[in-house]
Amino acid sequence: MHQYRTHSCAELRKDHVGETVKLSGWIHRKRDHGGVLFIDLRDTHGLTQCVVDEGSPLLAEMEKVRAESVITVTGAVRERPGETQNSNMPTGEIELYIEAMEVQGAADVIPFQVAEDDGAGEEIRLKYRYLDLRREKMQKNIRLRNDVIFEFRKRMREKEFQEFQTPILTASSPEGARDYLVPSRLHAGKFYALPQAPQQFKQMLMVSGFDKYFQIAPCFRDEDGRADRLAEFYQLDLEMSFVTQEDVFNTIQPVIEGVFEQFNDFTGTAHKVEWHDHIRYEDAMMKYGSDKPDLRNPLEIVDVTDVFARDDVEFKAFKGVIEKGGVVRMIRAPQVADQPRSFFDKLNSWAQGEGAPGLGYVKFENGEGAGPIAKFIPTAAQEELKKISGATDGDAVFFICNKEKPAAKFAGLARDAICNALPEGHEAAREQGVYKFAWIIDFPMYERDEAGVVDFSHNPFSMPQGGMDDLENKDPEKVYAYQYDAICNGFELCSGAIRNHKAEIMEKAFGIAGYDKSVLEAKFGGMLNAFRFGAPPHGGCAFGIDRIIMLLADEPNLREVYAFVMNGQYEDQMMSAPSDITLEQLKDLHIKLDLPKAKVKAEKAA
RNA sequence: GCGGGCGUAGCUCAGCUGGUUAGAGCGCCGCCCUGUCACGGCGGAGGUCGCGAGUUCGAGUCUCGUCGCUCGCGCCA
Repeated sequence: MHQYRTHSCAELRKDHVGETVKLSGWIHRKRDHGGVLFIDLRDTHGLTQCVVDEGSPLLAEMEKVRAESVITVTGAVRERPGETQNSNMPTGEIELYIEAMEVQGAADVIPFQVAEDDGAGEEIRLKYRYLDLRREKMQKNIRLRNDVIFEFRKRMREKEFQEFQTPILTASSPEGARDYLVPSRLHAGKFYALPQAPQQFKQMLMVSGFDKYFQIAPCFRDEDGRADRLAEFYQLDLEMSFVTQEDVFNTIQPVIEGVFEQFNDFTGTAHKVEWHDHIRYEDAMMKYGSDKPDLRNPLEIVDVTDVFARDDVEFKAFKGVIEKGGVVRMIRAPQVADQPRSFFDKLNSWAQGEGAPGLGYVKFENGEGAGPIAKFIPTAAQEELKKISGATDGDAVFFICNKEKPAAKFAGLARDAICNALPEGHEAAREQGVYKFAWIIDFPMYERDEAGVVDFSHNPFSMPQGGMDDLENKDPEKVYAYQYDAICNGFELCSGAIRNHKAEIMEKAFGIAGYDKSVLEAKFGGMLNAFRFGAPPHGGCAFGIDRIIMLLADEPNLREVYAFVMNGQYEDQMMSAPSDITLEQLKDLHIKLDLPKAKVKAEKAA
């Protein structure tokens, strides 16, 4: 007989009755009846009830072994007596009568419960992550992660993509997020950077002629975290040669759709998978106030600046902003006029909490407008508002007034706040049980800041639509890029582009953003050179794998879908990272610390 | 860097307008219990109320500061 086990803890059935078997696992629960003791033994596959019967010499010993200890038990499989069979357990027909037991790893008293969800906080769960990971929910989430990544690999290979590994120690890049830096011992004063994405490498693989690249790529960005953003994360990264934007969509969309369909009911609730038509970036900002709109929210934003600019409208608060170049945006909420006053008051205080003066509204009731600001808007103007938004009796419209960018953004927040405030079952409540995808396309290549300075608005390596001609002849703000995101339920799941593979267009593109040719050569010389030796047109994208799993598992943050993960401050309390290092290590690296004063004080005090 | 929320037993939390010995459930320890499967019963241990000042006769409770966690803003393809 095997030293540790003959079966898993989920395996034994009636057929095994009479066999002598061996199981190993963790003590999930103990039920001690004095004369008889039940132990639920757990491994990653399931649970089996084991029994120490009356008079067994093992009884006293078993009573002492704590929950979560690892033990090996040997004994006969018996059918449970009639009434005691448990139909809720796959192994509930049988039990193992323990004849021999060995403790493989005794457990101290555990800091929180593994066998049940006792609501233990994140801090302690992360500190004892190995215990947390034993819990059923985490075992399931990690298995889902494993399955999703396996499926991606399988489906990408079926599409003839080759999987690559690219360097982790690479060069710092001047664009985008802060880099994690690694000092070089061999080159005093120089640093490697961890990749924010394998961007340049995958493009150079296209120049190398590999045609279709993919990687489950680790990425690192030293920016403050969010629930859906961590210092290190994984992307399904891909790149293809000789493709248009639509080719990229048509290649990857079935992969993503297939995986979402395959795991749509992971939570126990079935979800449909739907793709919305492509949305132009500017339309997304106008209609939804976001470049990653949640399309389950049916509310839409319209521009009503012209109505409030009319001479017969006397709402001075808005007029003043319009005169300074501002805009008025409006959201129609259908059939909410009968909501209690508190519905509108709560939205108003929400807006104030976000730093806005408030959230003005007009209710259309009994053929006329009502509400605090309705009296400033004459009937003719109200009719115009109705016409623009399609509002009818019983609807309400909410207003946002500010300069264009903040107005669009705040309208987007208000759109979600209004939807969230609607009672369950309301016709405009957020749709449930569906993954609503869309490609956001036609991102602007450049943007101007308040001072009029032009800079890249997104990815500087994207091909400008219209190529050199647009760069030379159009206002930079009117140049669009072959740049796209895929969004789902309010998350940006993917970002990508058809790349700029022509050195001369790249020089021009960077020049417009104020980057001198010498800077370009210094920072991207490697890739620029590559483009001078025969570069194919190419493009691709990268999907955030962790966000995908978070959506499938319906988890509120990314930490629930990683085995090992840092906290919100990017510290790992289990491994004590980041940590102090020795003076010798610093010397090796030619580094002297120059810590901020407050920090020194705090550390001395500790 | 900024703002909101939280911080009381190992874990999760209650603790009112400030008032005498700070509670509950789970866990832990001891005793009892032959069929449970969230077993049950009896008893017990366990607290720097995050930390530091202040107000007060008196602070878990009020004020200020500070630290930690978390959500968001900034930042971030």
